[in-house]
Amino acid sequence: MDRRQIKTRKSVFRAFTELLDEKGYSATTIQDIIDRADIGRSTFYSHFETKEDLLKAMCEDIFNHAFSGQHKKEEHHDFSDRDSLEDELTHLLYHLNESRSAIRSILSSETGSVFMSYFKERLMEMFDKDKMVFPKDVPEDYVIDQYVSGFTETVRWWMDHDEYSPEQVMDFYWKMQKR
Amino acid sequence: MDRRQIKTRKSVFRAFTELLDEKGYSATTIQDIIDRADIGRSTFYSHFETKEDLLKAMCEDIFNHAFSGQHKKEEHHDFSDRDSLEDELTHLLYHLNESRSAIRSILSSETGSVFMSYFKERLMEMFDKDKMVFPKDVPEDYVIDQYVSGFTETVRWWMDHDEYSPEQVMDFYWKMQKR
DNA sequence: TACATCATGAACAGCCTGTTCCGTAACGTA
DNA sequence: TACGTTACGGAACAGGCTGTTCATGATGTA
Repeated sequence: MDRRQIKTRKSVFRAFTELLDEKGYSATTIQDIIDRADIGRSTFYSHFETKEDLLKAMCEDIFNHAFSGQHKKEEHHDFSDRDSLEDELTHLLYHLNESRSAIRSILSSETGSVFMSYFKERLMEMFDKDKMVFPKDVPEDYVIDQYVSGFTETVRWWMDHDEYSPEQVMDFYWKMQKR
Repeated sequence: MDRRQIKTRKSVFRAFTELLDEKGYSATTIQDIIDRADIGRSTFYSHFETKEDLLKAMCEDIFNHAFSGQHKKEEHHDFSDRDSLEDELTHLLYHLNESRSAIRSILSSETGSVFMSYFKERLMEMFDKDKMVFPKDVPEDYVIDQYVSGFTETVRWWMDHDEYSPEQVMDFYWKMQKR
């Protein structure tokens, strides 16, 4: 990829993150972003179609990083499945921790649901029916949804509690699920 | 309250709900709402300051209805606390069921997090530490957050699954929490 | 170096916003 | 019913943001 494109993209992401912190999503205009990133008007539109498109791009950037090196669930269908899920989630927390400031900015504004829905989508692939405890007479998709949203809300909570390590947070989540 | 104001307010809410379904939040302009509700421009601005203000007003409308007749938690500190919480939540589900279409519209667009945060705020008051099971060595506010967001996500899931009654959904939630 | 790609900035039409003003209509009350 | 009050309607306005186009200059790559 062209260095110029990378440079532009980075400065836009940085400007957008800052503005999300300062003014929130809806109050931030594309004009603001252009001014803050110090780029030409047409440059912005050659990279992103809309403000929401920019938001999605940032989310994908974060997730592509966080979920990098993720095992496909088909690759390890053995008795250690449950442990491997815990390991994978802990690994995921480490990556998310590196994008903490960007994630916090997104979650604090009205755009939290956008981030969350992408997050849930990606997580769904990791949560396998075989690995989880299923209460009787409860719809499967509901149970999965509870496990997944339980984890996403854990991350949301964590973003406001810097004092805990990935291992600690994973421990909290696991204890809460196994109670 | 003046009948004219009620009439205006209702037609705005109806128009806004429809437009949320059709175009989503960000794509819906105040101009759209004015046209759809068939009211004067100045009339809209005499009722609401911004589009977000309108959204908040609709959320409060829903919650004021759903949480009406709610017992204060101070009023029943006896051994039946846990049962009464279950009853109150079931009662809440009945009320929410009556606003199902409006809630669905709000949740389906980018505004879901606004609704959810108000919802969680209200729910917090109902979840008392004394009533819940707390795993050892896990922060209390995290546990409360998990219980509350578990319930809000249950409602979100329910909005896409019309086939279940409030009692059934409450049963699902309870089984999931007590597993 | 030569070519392809990208960034720039001005300029434009179009739309939305938020406010003001005033005439008209509906309301609640005596 | 008559009256004062309140809300509505609709036009008009300035200002800002959007999304696109185009010619020019700068940068990266082979």
